[in-house]
Amino acid sequence: MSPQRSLKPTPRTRRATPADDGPSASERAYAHIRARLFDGTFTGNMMLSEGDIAEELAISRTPVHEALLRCEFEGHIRLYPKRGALVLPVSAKEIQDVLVTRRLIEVHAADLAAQSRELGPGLLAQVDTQADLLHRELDEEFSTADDAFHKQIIQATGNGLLDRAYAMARDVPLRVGNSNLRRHPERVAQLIAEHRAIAQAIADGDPAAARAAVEHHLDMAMKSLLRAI
Amino acid sequence: MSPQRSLKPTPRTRRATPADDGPSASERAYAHIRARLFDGTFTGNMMLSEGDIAEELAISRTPVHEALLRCEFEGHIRLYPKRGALVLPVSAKEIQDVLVTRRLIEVHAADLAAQSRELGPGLLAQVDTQADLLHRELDEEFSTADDAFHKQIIQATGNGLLDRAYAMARDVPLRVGNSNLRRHPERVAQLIAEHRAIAQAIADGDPAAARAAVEHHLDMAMKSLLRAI
DNA sequence: TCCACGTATCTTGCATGCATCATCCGTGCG
DNA sequence: CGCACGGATGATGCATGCAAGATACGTGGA
Repeated sequence: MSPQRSLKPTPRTRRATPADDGPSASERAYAHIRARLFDGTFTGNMMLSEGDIAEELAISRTPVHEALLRCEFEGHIRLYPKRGALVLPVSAKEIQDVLVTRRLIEVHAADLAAQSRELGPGLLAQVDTQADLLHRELDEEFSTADDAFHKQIIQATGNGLLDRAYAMARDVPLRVGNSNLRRHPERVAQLIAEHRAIAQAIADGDPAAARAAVEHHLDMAMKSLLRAI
Repeated sequence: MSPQRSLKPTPRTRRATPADDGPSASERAYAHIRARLFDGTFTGNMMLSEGDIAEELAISRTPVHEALLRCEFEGHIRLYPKRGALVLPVSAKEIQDVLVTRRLIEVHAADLAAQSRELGPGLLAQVDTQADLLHRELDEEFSTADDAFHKQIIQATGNGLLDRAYAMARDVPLRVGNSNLRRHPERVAQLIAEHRAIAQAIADGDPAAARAAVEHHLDMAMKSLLRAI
């Protein structure tokens, strides 16, 4: 009668055979949709169809459907039954909401990081890397480095839930910001300076300064993003 | 060449025919799994199989698979390819993480609510309802009312992202707490008193008191939950 | 006894097909 | 000319089927 086997707690991480088929079809569909969302191919109010995406990737609709479900959960699109997927436009309100949320999370994380000071040297080095990427005009890499900088501070909290919440909050700016940064290199230089202030406060073990630096950084980011849409 | 039609921005909310088929199979599967997670039928380290759940609900594996994906995203289970779904146990660490996250969110929301004071009367009334439910020993309804109380404060911020983050954070205590409350009615009485303090501070328009009341409430909740696992 | 190996069994990933629902559009009527 | 109606079209929800990966187990050999 029991429909589930009661326990089988041996999910060993090793695999007898690595059997690396690469990412699954579902993951490829998900990555593809996100990439289009971030590079601006899928813009606000656009209507997507599973079939078209499936055809493009030469896979069936099933994994595409799963990817769309996930994107809906993450707030990027909205699924209308039997009608299709509407790409939600990024509104000013949403950007404000995201930045408020990020502020709550990142201020908390930076405070903790400053208390331990461990991250300091690593973060300062990362800021140098960012400056280098700016000089070499490697936009894509810069965006990745920016992401890594913030993510590292969050992850140092060890709080997986915060991490997931942050991941959702970060996607929205990416939809606006990726194309935006390219057009405003002066903003990027400023952004790096703000990063440096955060890293320095953490390295100094000054939680109050770290909180203030993060708040300033996010304030500036919000203004920049609001100008961009 | 363009795989997507560029726009069809007419997702009218009205339906020509209501055509109320009730919830979709996928939603039913999702609700079913969550219910089992919360009522303790699906306990930590248990291994679930799509086929069994599908059979139980008399639907196919497809919608069950979608529901499991969503549960994985919400952090309740982990999917092992070709092996099944492992129900993740709720650890003390996770409870702490969740309460830290909730504290960030709810303190912020309570502060805002106290600034506007609008929610005050409604919240105080809700607390009275909770006391009534306690006296009548309606555990299920009480849990729902508790959820509604917190959710209302969050939703008043109008920040959809915070709302979603809170929803994820709230699920974890539900897996521990539903069965726990039943066994500790004295904790419930205390909990209601804490709710009343929060509601009163908001009604008084005292943000500092509201923040403090929320922090106290969540501290107590954490202790209670940690004792429960 | 203990380990290696081949096979049966279980489970999932995904392709495919069908039924249904929403939308679009042409036609006929007032 | 405007509008209602009906079929064509396109989209999804979900059932089903197949192939492949993972595990369990029985058997044979050292």
